[in-house]
Amino acid sequence: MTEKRSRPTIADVARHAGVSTTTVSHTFSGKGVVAAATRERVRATAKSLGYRPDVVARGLRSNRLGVLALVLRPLETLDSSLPEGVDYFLRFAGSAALAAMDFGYGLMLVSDPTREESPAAALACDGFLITEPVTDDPLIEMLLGEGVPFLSVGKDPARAAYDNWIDTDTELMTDLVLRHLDDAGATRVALVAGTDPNSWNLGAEASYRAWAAVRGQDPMVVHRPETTGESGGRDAADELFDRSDPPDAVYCLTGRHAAGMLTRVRERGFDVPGDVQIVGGSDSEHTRSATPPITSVDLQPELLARVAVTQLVNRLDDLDRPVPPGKLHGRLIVRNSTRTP
Amino acid sequence: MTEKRSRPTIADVARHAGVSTTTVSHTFSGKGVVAAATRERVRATAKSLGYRPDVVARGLRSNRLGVLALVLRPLETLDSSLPEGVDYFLRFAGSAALAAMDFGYGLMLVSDPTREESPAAALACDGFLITEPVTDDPLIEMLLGEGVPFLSVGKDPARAAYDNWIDTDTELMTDLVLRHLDDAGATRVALVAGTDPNSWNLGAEASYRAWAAVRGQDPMVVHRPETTGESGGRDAADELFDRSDPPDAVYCLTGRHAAGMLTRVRERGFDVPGDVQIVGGSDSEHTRSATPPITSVDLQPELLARVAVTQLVNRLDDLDRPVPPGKLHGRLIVRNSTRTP
DNA sequence: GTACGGAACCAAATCGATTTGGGCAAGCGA
DNA sequence: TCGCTTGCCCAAATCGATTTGGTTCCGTAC
Repeated sequence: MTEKRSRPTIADVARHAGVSTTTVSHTFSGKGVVAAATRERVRATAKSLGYRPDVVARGLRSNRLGVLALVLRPLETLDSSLPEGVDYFLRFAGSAALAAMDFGYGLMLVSDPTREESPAAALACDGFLITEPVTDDPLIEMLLGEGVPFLSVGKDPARAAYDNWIDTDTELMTDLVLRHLDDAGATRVALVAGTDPNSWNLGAEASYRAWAAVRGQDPMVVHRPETTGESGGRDAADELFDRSDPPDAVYCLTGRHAAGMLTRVRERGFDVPGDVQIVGGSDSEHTRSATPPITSVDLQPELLARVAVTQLVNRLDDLDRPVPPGKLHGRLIVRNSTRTP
Repeated sequence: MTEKRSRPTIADVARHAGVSTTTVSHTFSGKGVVAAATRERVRATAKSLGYRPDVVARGLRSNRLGVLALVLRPLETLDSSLPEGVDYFLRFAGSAALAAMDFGYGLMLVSDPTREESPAAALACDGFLITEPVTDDPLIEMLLGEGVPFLSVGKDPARAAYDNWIDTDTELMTDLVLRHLDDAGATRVALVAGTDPNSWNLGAEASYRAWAAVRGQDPMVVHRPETTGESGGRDAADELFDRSDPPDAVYCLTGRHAAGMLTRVRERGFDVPGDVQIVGGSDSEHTRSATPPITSVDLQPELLARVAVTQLVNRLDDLDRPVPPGKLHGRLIVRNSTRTP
């Protein structure tokens, strides 16, 4: 046999330290009873050999890999265009990766593993995080079926029988936005929603319609796919302002729609916020750096991600680590696209 | 023992199909010789039992997990603030995840695994992708030492002895930008760079200095940490325009610095592009939606990610799949912050 | 003197696949 | 008929850890 270039195994350490593999294992896991002197000797030889436990072998035995899967639903439509809410998802993914690391887990970005062409490794994860599941989400179906732990941020709108989801309280946020516009003097508010059938779009629209009904305003709802971005927003603007009874305020659920809306509305000669007020439902670069900057909802993806990861790993490890404090619903950031009451 | 809720194994399939585990394995891997009829029978029983091969067990034997690690260097400073070039990294990560999936791999987001507190799973990856390694990057040191396949996008500036990196040709891009400004009539060009010691910052600065030397202009270079974002750009503007000999053009390597620079320069009463021209080194939402929109370099993260993933998995699988065509250096997108010559 | 118990350690089974090294029977040429 | 190949299949070893079910060696109690 030629020089084997492989890493030392637990058996090598055991041999060099003159103990059994069991003792080496116990030394590192802290499970059995190992004399302090032996423990030290094992530690020392392990270090001198450059031994690192093989995660895969450990995973086989213990059935845990130390990896969380993150399914960013909207990422699956990403091709060479950007997914909606760029900010939101990177901030979520980045923060989730760091939070997972804090608990000794890795974070794997996966596309829907129910699809055939999905990599096999996607299924080897200990738990799943799903942002904005869609109606009758097949992944949730599968995870429930196989008993794999998961947590969804936002609820599968069609499913009643699960409770491991984080409520971002879309309804409350919608009310907050509508009340803000109301206070600022808007009388005819329109809604521009996306087309993904998730709780974000559906919940907001339901709240809006309820609010309009109470108020006696006939609802004005326009849908544009999330992927259309700014051009979708401009487009929606044309649809709304070609009407005989155009709105005097528009709530766009995505930041990019809001930005496109703003541009087009001003092109059509309206003053913002004088003639028309605009609010974005998901704060992003688009809303922050528009002229004027757009009032919008900061969904606090970092906080959401930390909470989600903490809850999930608590379930996995059967521990009760404290969840970061804070309200999980978004916060309204008032900017110049709406009038201060 | 109570009802075991575990998934069927290869042994279960073998038993039900009346064959050995070897045959089942061969059926799925296509390695041995299995009669068509037997293959079909095995396939059928496997499907009826809901069998799915266990990736971890497979990984133990074959020493391959089907997972790529992605180290986004700047992500490690992410706290509740955004990393520089939000667009760039999400577009890169998203595109890399999809490309990896196309080849049957998963993509794991990890922080530097050389750090002690890093999750063990971070090391279980088959190969590493590192964006913008820093000078004497410890991770590259470790990967070279352990013989783990990797690919870096941008080169570790201090390391001579490795060649598995993708050249984004920072020097060529810098020249292109400087030539563009030259053509547009700029006579005194300043550079605003970040502080991460990566090839992006170092290469651009070196090119800039060489160009200034040739041209006989004394170089004006200002550094601001990437994390300072727009306020760093405003800050840099003050430093540059408080000089007795202010520039008439500024090249900011990050989009956020460029956006802050633009705002501050205009606040100080200069016309852009009339008095001062501005170019951003990394196209992002900031540069696109500024007023006026900022001329900048599109680094084509989607293409870069696809190329990087393809090359890496080609090495891992010892195959020669075609790499997506296209120049890997960025493309200059001319907008209104510079004058058309 | 025997029994009991705990401390320290170990050999072997185990996790679920892949891979090695055959076995057996049919087919074929000499 | 013998030898050899080829097609099809299997038992057992293997990957590197964890875990089970011990054993051995004291020390103490009765």
